Amino acid sequence: MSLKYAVLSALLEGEASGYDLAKIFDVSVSNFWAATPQQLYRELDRLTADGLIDARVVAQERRPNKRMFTLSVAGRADLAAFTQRQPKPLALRDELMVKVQAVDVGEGDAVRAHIEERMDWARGKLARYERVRRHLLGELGEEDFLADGERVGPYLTLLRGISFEEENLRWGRRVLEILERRAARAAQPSGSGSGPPGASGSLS
Amino acid sequence: MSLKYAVLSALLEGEASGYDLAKIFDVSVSNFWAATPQQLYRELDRLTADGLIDARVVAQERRPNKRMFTLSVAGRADLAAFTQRQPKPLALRDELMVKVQAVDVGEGDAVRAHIEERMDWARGKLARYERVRRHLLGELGEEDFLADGERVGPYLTLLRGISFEEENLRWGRRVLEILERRAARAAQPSGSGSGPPGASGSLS
DNA sequence: ATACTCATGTAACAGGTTACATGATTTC
DNA sequence: GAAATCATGTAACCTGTTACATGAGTAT
Repeated sequence: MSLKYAVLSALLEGEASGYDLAKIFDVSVSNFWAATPQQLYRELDRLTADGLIDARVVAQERRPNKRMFTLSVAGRADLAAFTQRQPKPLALRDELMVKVQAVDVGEGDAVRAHIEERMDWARGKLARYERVRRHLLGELGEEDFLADGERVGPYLTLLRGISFEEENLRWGRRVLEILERRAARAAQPSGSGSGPPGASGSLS
Repeated sequence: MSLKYAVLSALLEGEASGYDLAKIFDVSVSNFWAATPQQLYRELDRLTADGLIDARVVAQERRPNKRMFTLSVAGRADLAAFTQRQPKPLALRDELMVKVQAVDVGEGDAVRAHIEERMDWARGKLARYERVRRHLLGELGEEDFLADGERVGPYLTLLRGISFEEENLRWGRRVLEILERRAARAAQPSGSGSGPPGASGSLS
């Protein structure tokens, strides 16, 4: 129900094709609303049918035709009304966390590798976010932009995306440290204690 | 596809009814995998049919019968194998962020109220997480638990949940500050500057 | 040569959401 | 007396995912 509004709010940035939106969703909106290109094309058809966006076909010379979409007046009003309604609680689906939850009966080495990949991903996202941030700010310093800018919404959600990925990195560092210590212990269980059972990845 | 494993990993904690799982998902697993009771009942039927969990019916005196579920040997092996596979990238769906993205054309007052609600929610989650944390630690200090505990997985995911909600609060405080300053400016646009247009919620 | 980008689309299926239903028990 | 808890279930609908298809142009 509110992929709809994610699309409308993305179109606040200006006219875009389905393909453009797919990229926008990939680099910035995905930060709070994930969607595949297929979902977007389906949604754009619906929004056009409902008159919330206007479509025009642009013929291109050496490329397939494309449809460019803009927010209609009705779409803008619908979006404004949406901001008033009570938001649904956020839904998070993170398979990595399911694997971490089960790390004690699973393959410790594999889970650690997954965490490292997640951290690489986070670093990549942060680099792209930083570029988006500079682009949004333009020539202004953050304080001026936030005080006087016309559209701060995208910047505020970007801030959340940045802190989310930073937190991923911090968490990942801590967890790797913990799991590595346990794996090392399990490899050579010297002396005392009830060492971590199964922490190195044995299946039974 | 991996609500399945979220359920299996929740059952690592021990036998539970569908109703129990609904509560567990509500208080801790929802932190990385949201699911409604209906999804859980459907999934439990499937997992039972596939032999990944064992069900037994417990007759109760003054309450409806309940089915209690436990991980089967096959289920545990499947879960272990799952930890090795490449996780899908996380998907986040946060309606509040869509509203924040559109705050500049929407109702500023309403959006600020939504952010405050989110912050209250975060405070509630943190209080519950803190209770879960103490429960997991038992008598041990964090360092001892992490070094020697048998099952650290749930603790590690809990840490992520805690930092997520703390980050929600920090972000909320910052954003409210920014939006309030803009709303105040728009209310009495004294002197210079290109004050924030529409920041107080006018529809045009 | 090969792969990637641009640009869209269909179809089938799996998964998630909402509404409704039942019915006794316990707590406020 | 009303509301919440325990404990499940059906059905309909909406969303999300995956696989596949097309076809020219550009970059390596």
